[in-house]
Amino acid sequence: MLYQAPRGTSDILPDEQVYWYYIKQQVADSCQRYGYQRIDTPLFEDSRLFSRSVGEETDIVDKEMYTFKDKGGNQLTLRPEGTASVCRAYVEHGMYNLPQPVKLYYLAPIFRYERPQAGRFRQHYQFGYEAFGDDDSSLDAEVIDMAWQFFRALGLNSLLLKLNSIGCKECRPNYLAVLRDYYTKHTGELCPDCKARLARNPLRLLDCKRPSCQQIARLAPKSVNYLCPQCEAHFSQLKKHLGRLGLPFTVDNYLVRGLDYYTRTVFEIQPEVEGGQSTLGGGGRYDSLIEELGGSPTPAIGFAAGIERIILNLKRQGVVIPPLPKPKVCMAHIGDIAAEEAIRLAATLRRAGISVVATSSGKSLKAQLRQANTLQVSYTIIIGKQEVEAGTVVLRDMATSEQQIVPVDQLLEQLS
RNA sequence: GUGAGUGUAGCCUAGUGGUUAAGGCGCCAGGUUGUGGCCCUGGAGAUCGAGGGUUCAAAUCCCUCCACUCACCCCA
Repeated sequence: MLYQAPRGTSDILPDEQVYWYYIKQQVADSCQRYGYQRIDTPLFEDSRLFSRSVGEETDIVDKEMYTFKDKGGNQLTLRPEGTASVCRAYVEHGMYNLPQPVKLYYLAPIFRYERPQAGRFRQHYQFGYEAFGDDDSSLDAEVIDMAWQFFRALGLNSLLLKLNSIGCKECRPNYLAVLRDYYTKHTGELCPDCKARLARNPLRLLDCKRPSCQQIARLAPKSVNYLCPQCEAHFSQLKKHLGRLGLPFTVDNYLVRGLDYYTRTVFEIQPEVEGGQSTLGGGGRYDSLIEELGGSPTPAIGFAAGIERIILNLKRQGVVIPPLPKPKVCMAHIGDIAAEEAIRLAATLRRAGISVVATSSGKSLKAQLRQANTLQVSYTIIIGKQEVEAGTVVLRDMATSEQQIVPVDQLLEQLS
């Protein structure tokens, strides 16, 4: 094979498109229902936008970015996540002047240089949404509700909603200090990865999957016990809101997220069955990010879900997807004169809004009908010399095999 | 970046040292003179992932590379 799609990328072939169409439809419906407006941002941005927002010490920035220099010498990066670009757009276009909260959503490809495996690719698609300018816990609840209802509408069941609060820039440093103290006492028992985490990103010590480390994590100080009064109130209100909405959340004290910008609320939605790359979507609050990117202080919260993982779960759960519409008519013809007429007739029908596939010329009628059959059209129009001379067509109903002779000028009304 | 497994037509699979690499699905054609699905018959389609080595002889054994899959890391 001379060329193949680059590692970790793939073609979305026609047979797969039914899933994409279905999900895009649900995305649009869901966003419409909750008042989110679409935004599309560039595929690449100034590299610093990502390193500053996502965090210099995160894996995404440290080793997963597709970064390149363009001919003008600008350091650019293919977007490794969605939120930073939307925040940049919010600041750049002065959206703080709009009535708040501003609610935006996107569906876009994401690029990360990683080793591919089940549910993980170098190019994948994320659907995400962000709400700016409101720090009330009721907005957190609404954002989480929207995520949950989105998956339900897709037909996915047996999902888990995990929730945690990791504090704000006031109270988190205290917590991190306590956490570091605790782990420093257990350094000897930690796995090599966790030793590195202790220095770089202590929050992530909490979700190490090794049993020995989980045992240490179980007794570790929990972020929810070190929240400042404001964060504490925000979190308890949020839990009340979610209860009222009937969302089956569980507080997971070990839930932390890989991006540095999160504050207070973090949440994740996962399938019940544990397995490799299982998280379907996640999000949280990022109340300091807009300010860090040069905007005026603006609280915000967002969520993102991976489309490929949604498809994986739709398949695993055997969710039935409504089929894409098939062409209505197949245009079959016999002989040279009829072939010319077929082109004209097909064009006429299409201009009237009817979908028509033409069969390839020079094939037997049998072959043309076989083609019509595989295309699953509703009708096949058959014309030969006789029909052209009489100004009629043979209209065959493919489901019943019934045929009738229809004058050309009555064909449109027969078909509509 | 680390570890393990796998690469045979578009897809799924048989073949583990010995003639022209086998079967199923799909595709194409024929079985009607102008009629699809089922059935029957035939056909096209494979430098056996790539390169090198061992051997009289390699899809089969060895090495290197590449890709895919799975797991770790991390994340959607």
